[in-house]
Amino acid sequence: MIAKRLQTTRATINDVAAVAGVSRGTVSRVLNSEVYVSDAAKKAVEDAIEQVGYVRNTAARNLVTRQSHAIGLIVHEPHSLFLEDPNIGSILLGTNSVLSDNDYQLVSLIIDSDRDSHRVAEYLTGGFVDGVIIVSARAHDPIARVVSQIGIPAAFVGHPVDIEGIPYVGIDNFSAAKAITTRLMQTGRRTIGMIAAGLDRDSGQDRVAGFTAALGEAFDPELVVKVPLYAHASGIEGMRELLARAPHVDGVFAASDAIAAGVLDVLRDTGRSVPGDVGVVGFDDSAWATRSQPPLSTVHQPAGQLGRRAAESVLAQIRGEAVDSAGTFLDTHIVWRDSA
Amino acid sequence: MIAKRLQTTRATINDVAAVAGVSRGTVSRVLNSEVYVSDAAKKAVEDAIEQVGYVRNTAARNLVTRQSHAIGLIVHEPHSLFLEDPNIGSILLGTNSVLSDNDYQLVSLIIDSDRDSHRVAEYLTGGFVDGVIIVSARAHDPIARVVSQIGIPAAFVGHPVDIEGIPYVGIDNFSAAKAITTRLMQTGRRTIGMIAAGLDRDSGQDRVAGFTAALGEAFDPELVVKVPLYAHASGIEGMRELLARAPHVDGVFAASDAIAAGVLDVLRDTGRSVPGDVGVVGFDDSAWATRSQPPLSTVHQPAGQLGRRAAESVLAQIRGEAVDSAGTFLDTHIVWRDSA
DNA sequence: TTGTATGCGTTATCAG
DNA sequence: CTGATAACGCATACAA
Repeated sequence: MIAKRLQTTRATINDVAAVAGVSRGTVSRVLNSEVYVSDAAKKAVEDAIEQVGYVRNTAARNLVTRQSHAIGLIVHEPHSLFLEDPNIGSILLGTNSVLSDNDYQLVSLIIDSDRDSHRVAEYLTGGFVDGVIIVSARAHDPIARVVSQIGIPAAFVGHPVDIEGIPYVGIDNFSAAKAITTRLMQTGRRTIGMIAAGLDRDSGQDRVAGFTAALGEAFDPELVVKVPLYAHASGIEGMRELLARAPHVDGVFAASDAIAAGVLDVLRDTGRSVPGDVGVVGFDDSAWATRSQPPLSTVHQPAGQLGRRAAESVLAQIRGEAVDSAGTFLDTHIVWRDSA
Repeated sequence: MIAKRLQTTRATINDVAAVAGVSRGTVSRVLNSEVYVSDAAKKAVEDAIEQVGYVRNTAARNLVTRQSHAIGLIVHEPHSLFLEDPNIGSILLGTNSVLSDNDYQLVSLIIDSDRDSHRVAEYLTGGFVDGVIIVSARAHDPIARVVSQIGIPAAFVGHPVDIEGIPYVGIDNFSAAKAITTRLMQTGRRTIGMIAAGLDRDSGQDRVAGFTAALGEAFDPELVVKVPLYAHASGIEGMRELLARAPHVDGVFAASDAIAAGVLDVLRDTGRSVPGDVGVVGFDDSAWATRSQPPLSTVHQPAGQLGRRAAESVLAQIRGEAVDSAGTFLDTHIVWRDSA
């Protein structure tokens, strides 16, 4: 079965006006349910709309109203990570829920290449969105630059270290990392290492800083292994390296649950028991944490709330309200399970 | 630090024209790098663009060119599932990659409520997108209806049972389910049950049908437990029910890896060994499959390819090419691991 | 209460 | 090669 689907030219306000026997102005008025329109005219227009199958061209409308009632959410993740990151879905849903309540359309834009980056930049300047939320931007992120330049209402979830003036909502990675590391120390571990990731954004850097602060005197830079991604594979790779550097390690703080899961795998393969020989803690409280054997002790992160707050900030800016450009932090808490 | 971010009114072609001392037409021509424009004029315009900080308003351009160079991807999943479904991310990335290559912007629209549904419908008719890809549509999906009505170029990934005339790309769920069930039977299992899900879409129904066909004479409807979602929690719930109905079951086909993971948990909790006492197989070959203990034997599904093909179909329709509205199926293959 | 005229920012079609 | 001028589809002051 072959079918050539052809774009039927759609009916316009003019068509409706003609059929209803009124002017375009009147049609427009009933469309926007304004006050001064007679019942007769209203009826006629509604019938005509039905008859010609009219649907308003919102793009045209936006051109004159100068707003699109749409907000972009930009996800800028390395390819593979996008699939693994447990927070993105929650952020997306949280954002969508507040935008939906306010009758704004969320459009997610994903950046997976330089080409994408340019196209998205053009999209943002094109008037398609009234505001933008940026997730997991990295240092020197070109999109963040563009957003900053064109002055469109925006908010970061997390934030790049080098952009000022755009509000952000995030968690206090430093304190959370410090807290869970301290907790790990309290279980009596002597030699604690860290698999650090995402050093090109604030989250990654702050977690290392928190870890360092918690250890204090006991801190040994040799024991922090740096890997590029918050991913399972990176956890395997990182833990192998850590073991090579310090075979007698008895505690590990992984920068994410996915990494921690990789750590667990290496530990099992090398015949070490968890939490018997080594205590392991993660970060995120994602599905990785509950699915691991043993389940991970980790930091719970309110991803959905992060998305909601970012959306609220953008909406407030659109309404012309003043917002705190210094950013807000949401609370995290430790979830203690069996891995440490 | 308080900052009131204000929308600076952006420069238009008129501004550029004024500064460059040429007409709007000429500016437009250099913008679209057309042939007939003198070097002098070109230089003047480029300088002016730089000077006034002009960026083209694509929305206005679309109004006249009647195309947006954007394609919508609609994800219609129940809230929780959205976070767990391993295929969505891959489909997204696959779609984005071909659209990106063709200079189209992918905008993802998520539907999480009736309100979303209406808003998205309006968005589609608003001229913001030239085409649309719909993932995981269900029977009687209102969005699918709207898409069908307005005749916008579209493609389904998977497809609802009740919509005709829109091309789709999917996998042969029936054959795949039949194949892996047969394979499971060949391991010597006698009493094989199934945890079925997603019965409101073709994938769910076809997997049950394949299972049924493989069993033939041995099929017992009592051993098919129906759950609503392709989710981990549904797997737990479903397996408990199956065990209640048939404690002596020695083989299980789970409609998804997430479900299979739940099945594994219940089996472990009830003291049954896998694959010793019970053989378990899943579907998807997602992260669940490799992370489970033991790793799952499952059906590999080319999610990324699904997205790519759907995008190609929509692009072809936009170019006015004829497309096969009957749909195309991509190959799946069995990945045999340790769970059966 | 309704119609008319004008403009939103571009592109496209003309003459010139 | 370039400059007017007319759309694109809609909203909106203003007039009636």
